[in-house]
Amino acid sequence: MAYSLDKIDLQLLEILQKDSNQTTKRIAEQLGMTTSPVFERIKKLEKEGYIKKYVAVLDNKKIGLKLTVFIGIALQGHTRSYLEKFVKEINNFPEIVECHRVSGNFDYLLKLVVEDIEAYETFIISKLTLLPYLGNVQSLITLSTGKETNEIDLSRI
Amino acid sequence: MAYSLDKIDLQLLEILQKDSNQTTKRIAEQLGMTTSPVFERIKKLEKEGYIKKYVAVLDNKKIGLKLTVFIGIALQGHTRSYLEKFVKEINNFPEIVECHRVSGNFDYLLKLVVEDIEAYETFIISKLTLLPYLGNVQSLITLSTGKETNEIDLSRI
DNA sequence: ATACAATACAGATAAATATTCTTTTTATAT
DNA sequence: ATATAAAAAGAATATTTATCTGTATTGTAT
Repeated sequence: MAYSLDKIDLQLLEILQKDSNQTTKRIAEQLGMTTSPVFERIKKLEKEGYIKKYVAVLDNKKIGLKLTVFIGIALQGHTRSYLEKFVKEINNFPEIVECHRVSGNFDYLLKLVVEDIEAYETFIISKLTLLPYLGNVQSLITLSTGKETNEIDLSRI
Repeated sequence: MAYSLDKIDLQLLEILQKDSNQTTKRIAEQLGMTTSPVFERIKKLEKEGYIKKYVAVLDNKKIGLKLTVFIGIALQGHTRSYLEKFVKEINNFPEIVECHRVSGNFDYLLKLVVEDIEAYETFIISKLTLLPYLGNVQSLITLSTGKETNEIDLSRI
């Protein structure tokens, strides 16, 4: 049977989502426990795949990537082989950080992170519009971002 | 003058973006260096704010949050105080992981992570539609996700 | 209710790692 | 070429991780 998460596991995940570079001791203190069971739980969560990986979160703006753009795309054809090809092509573009197949007024929603408006235009002209069967394409240029996180609220689980 | 990143810093950021739970020794090996300069560079990148934090990336689906939805929202009024209030309200909803002010056919683009279609509907009915001055609202329900990462390609910097 | 088994916990310890300090090398400007 | 500054290497120390052992708790069957 599948391993299921208890309250402590969820608390632990919340803690690690916010900051994964804490010592087991400090995490244990927050949970009111000692290190060994906490350590074992973390290892279990990693092994079972609840924790996929640990990563550094960078400041994109500081690095020079100042612009986030969302692009809704409707395709004119919907054959399976074409959809697969489309996703494959899209995934090779380094500007694209997300690519979702969606239902609604578009077929795909892309999220792009680029230097600036110029880099965005270059992407559109020299990459996106070269793809065949493009239908309606609509960009939403981010002006400011109120919230942007991977952190999932687990209190509702 | 502002600290600027050299090739080694960028390589280091790429490595830490992919996996931050490596020993300094292993990272140093990948860079062909010894641990101490690598350690110092990491501390510098943290201190200067290029690295914002370290986090655990969870498997949302496994945890029970199976649905991602994007919602484009146009408002009917655009007074400053109202926009501020709108963002504030939105940020309090735990379902919302991203909230961007955008230009284009909408004023805001939200990204939601919820259990399922039912939880999505509950959000719309009992949270979103209670906000005043809502105009056009359009949801894009994710069917499948081809790519979803924070990892920024730094080779182009 | 009681005994038994299974699981989780606390505390202690050895091994590994992070961190600091000193010395050496490399790069740069005069 | 030489002096200076910056970065890297090497070595020593402080922390932390990971493991082990014994104890407590929880669940289950009688």
